[in-house]
Amino acid sequence: MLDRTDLAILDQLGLDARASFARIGAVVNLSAPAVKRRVDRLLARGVIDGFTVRLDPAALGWATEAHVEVYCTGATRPATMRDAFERYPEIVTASTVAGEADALVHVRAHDVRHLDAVVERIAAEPFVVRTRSTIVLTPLVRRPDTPRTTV
Amino acid sequence: MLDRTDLAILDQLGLDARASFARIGAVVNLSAPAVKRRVDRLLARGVIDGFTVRLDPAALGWATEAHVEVYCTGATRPATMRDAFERYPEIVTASTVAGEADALVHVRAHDVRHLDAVVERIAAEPFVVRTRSTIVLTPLVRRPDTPRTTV
DNA sequence: TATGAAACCTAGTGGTC
DNA sequence: GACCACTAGGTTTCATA
Repeated sequence: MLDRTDLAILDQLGLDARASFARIGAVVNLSAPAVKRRVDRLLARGVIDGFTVRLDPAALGWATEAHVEVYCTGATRPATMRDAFERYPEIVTASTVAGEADALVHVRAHDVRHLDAVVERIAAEPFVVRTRSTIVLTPLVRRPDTPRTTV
Repeated sequence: MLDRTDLAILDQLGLDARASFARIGAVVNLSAPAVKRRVDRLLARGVIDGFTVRLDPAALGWATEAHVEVYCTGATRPATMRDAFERYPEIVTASTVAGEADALVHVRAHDVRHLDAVVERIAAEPFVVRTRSTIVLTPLVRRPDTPRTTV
């Protein structure tokens, strides 16, 4: 499967996805072509989903953040929720959950007014019974979405 | 500040952070050096925080996910929470929130048993009164952490 | 099957207009 | 911001273990 060299490469790409294969190779004790081949393989296998930029939300005007618990009617299908949620550019992540609420949605907005408008639009979706919002005060920890796997 | 060309560049980097400046330039109608200068400027200004790899958590064995509301004693300082939460590799994000709970923590674990152990450790922190966990069933939407800003 | 060395080609980078 | 020139990095080929 994945050996510790693969994990070390993922670790380096996590720190800087634009690092040259030669520089990554220097860290993981491999030549540039060898690193490239492993990265290509990780891409082909879907372990690596792609390369992105890490942006500062505040610098781009997305200063307000909230988590919205969504309570849905009867047996709303996940596909119905996804189709609805995908239309909101303000929704960063959404998932169905076990517990009181049916879905949990992470929303980013420009300000509280904007956030309020988005939550109202969500609450007005046909399958939504009610919502419960939790506004974020201060971010404490912000890490890559997948924890580092140490071997 | 940021013009629509900058935003278009950020958009392209979001799709593929390893794309060549020339290819990005072809999309945003700019020469490669011009794109590089803008990216350098966005990095210097902190709008771009860095470049990372997007990984498939499941492929790396992080199949279980939960959101944990943390209720703290009296006036626990955010710094105290951060110091504690940062020691958990399983914690992806954490923030203080307004509402019933004091903090909201996003946890990734290998399986339910692992998740349970992590939540118990969090609950045992000296400043924690109680926790309330919401386990994720199915991810519906998963987008870049900062929404696209259309101008 | 995975690697390293070399060759070749493409991209990054700094200077100039 | 474009163009040019130079350097660095990506990518393929090939030989090897």
